[in-house]
Amino acid sequence: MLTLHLTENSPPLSLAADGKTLFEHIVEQDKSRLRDVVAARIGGNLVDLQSVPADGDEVFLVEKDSEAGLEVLRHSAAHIMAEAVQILFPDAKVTIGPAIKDGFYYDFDIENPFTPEDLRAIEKQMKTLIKKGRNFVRREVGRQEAIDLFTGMGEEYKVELINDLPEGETLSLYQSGDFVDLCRGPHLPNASYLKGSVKLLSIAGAYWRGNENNRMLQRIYGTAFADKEALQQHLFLIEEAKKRDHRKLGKELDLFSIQDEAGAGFVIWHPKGALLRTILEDYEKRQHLKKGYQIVMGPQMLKADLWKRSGHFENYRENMYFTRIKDDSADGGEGQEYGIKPMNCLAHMLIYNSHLRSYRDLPLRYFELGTVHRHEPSGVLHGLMRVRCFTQDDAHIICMPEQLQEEITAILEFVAEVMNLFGFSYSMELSTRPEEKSIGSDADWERATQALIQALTVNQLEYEVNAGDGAFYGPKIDVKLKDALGREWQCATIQCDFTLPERFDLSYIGSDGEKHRPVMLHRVILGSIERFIGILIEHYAGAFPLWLAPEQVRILTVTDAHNEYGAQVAELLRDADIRVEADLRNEKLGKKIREAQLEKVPYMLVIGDQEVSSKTVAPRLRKQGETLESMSVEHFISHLQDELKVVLGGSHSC
RNA sequence: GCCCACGUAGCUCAGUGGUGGAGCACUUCCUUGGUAAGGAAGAGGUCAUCGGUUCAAUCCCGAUCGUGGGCUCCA
Repeated sequence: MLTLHLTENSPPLSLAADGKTLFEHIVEQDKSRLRDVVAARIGGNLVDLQSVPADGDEVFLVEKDSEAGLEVLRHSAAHIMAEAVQILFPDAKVTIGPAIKDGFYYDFDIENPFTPEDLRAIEKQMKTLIKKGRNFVRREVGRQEAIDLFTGMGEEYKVELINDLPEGETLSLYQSGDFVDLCRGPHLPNASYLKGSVKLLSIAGAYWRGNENNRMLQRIYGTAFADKEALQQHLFLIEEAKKRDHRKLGKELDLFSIQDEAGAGFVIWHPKGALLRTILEDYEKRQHLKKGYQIVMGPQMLKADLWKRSGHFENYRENMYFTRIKDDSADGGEGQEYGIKPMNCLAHMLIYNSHLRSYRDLPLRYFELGTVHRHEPSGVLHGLMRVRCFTQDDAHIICMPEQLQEEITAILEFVAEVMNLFGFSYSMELSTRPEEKSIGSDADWERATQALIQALTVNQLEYEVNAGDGAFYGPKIDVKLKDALGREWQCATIQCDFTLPERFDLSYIGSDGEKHRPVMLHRVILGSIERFIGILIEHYAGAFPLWLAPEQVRILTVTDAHNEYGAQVAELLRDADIRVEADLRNEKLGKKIREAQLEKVPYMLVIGDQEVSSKTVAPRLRKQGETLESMSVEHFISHLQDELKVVLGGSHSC
């Protein structure tokens, strides 16, 4: 007997294990389920509907719009794509083609890279294959048989894969039409499940097995969804993301530029962008002071010897900028070598060491908006998200080991507060010791990791573990935030460090009168100000909330007869610390509104004859062209202050 | 760093082996207009940089710089 759960909630059915496939069982029980079911789960393993359940199996069905179901759908789509490519490009050698988050890809070794026209032709060919509705047929084979098969087909990458698989592993082949692939499965019963819901997206180069020493393959990305509507929704989100691209909006809103002649990866902040950044930084400074941090500042570069002592020279040199100026000093004119800081921790430790510290002084929390330079490979640079010079909202907390958990807890609360202000949801990840390139003893790593786990546990926070993804000096907690389009970004990070205090001989005198070694936490909340602003631009689609908007109010006069009063109003608002600009140009009101609207200014104040004579302003909101009743300037100012108070809670203005 | 594509006016983009275009923006003039673009004229370019092929290169070729999409979510 076997147990079949036909739906999630229906009572399980007991069926005879009579050699029928799952597909046949479902047909017998409820044919209509075949519309939505693409695979099954037996004892934690995903299997095809073609498989024959054994006596005692408990079978759960996998629906096509579930996570596992989509994976099956996409993996099958990858196979169909590979078949289409082999029909159109018989010389193409297949490699691997997995399902990924939001889609799938397949890598091919082919003489000439694919063109966008090729992509369309491949998609068309796929549609033909899907229409034909071929079945996916599974066959298990011995190792030698598989090697002979793929060698015969000239598919050397598959042969390499087989040779790398552990001895004794069952090898399975899937055939759809004339296309045979080495594949673990499972797959759809039939390609027709993909009708109308597959789309090829892009072509890219990718290394065989991700290793840059290997041959560059041609990758095709595509996506597939449970139905046409879900696909359309996904394509809409891609379009929406394009519209919000911070590089596009950054230019349109005149926030920043990155220019060839200045250097790749170096952001130049224009007045509005610099103001936006200042607002963010001011907010951070206030919050840190409130939470018992002390603001400090270190120099942009320090002697190279200090970087050797910290381990950065050893572990991070290839990303660091160095400088040496020849002079006539005692060292023979070679000049002192300096390293431009890629991290801010060194100066903070020098501050700590500038005094003898008592346990009564701890914890010490040093905060710095620290600008760092890191030479990232040219290929990874991307707008504000990945740059070579950026400013971190960086802090180093030096404390006693027994204070560690309390400090981490406070940081996690800080993160929650800030994420909440911007409307981001977020999740946690714990990263442990890297396999290569790390410093410190096993015991230190273990202690640090445990402290982080404890703080997460005490706060009842869920987290995922990224084994081996820690920094070279310690384990860390990363916070991934989710923006308005559901995309994830890594910003805040809390890194535990038992190593640098050792290297720099940090100490404090304990209550016992003896010297002890403190612990250090490195942490950021926003991460990089540059990247965070990039995320904010996309999150808000450039329409910043009032407290962040570089220009909060724009005054629009109807004719130049109203300019004098308009300028007076601007002065009054400016006196109330409101960021205001006046558009006094000789242009029609419609044009002034259009431009203010496109520049996403939160409030527009229209000023014409009525306002001049009654000493009022007529506010128009950025949102859907809404307007407010005409009101006095004083009334308008308190209206803005109320709105700011709701968000920021305090009585200050920004 | 590597693969592919791209680099033309401040911006968005056409275009050609033989004296480079449009729209917006800019300047001047006209216009004084109440909730998303008023009109006219003008100015604006070493066609990314350097080299090669050619009688002739913005266009073809190479290099460099830069930008964009990617570069183990593992049969």
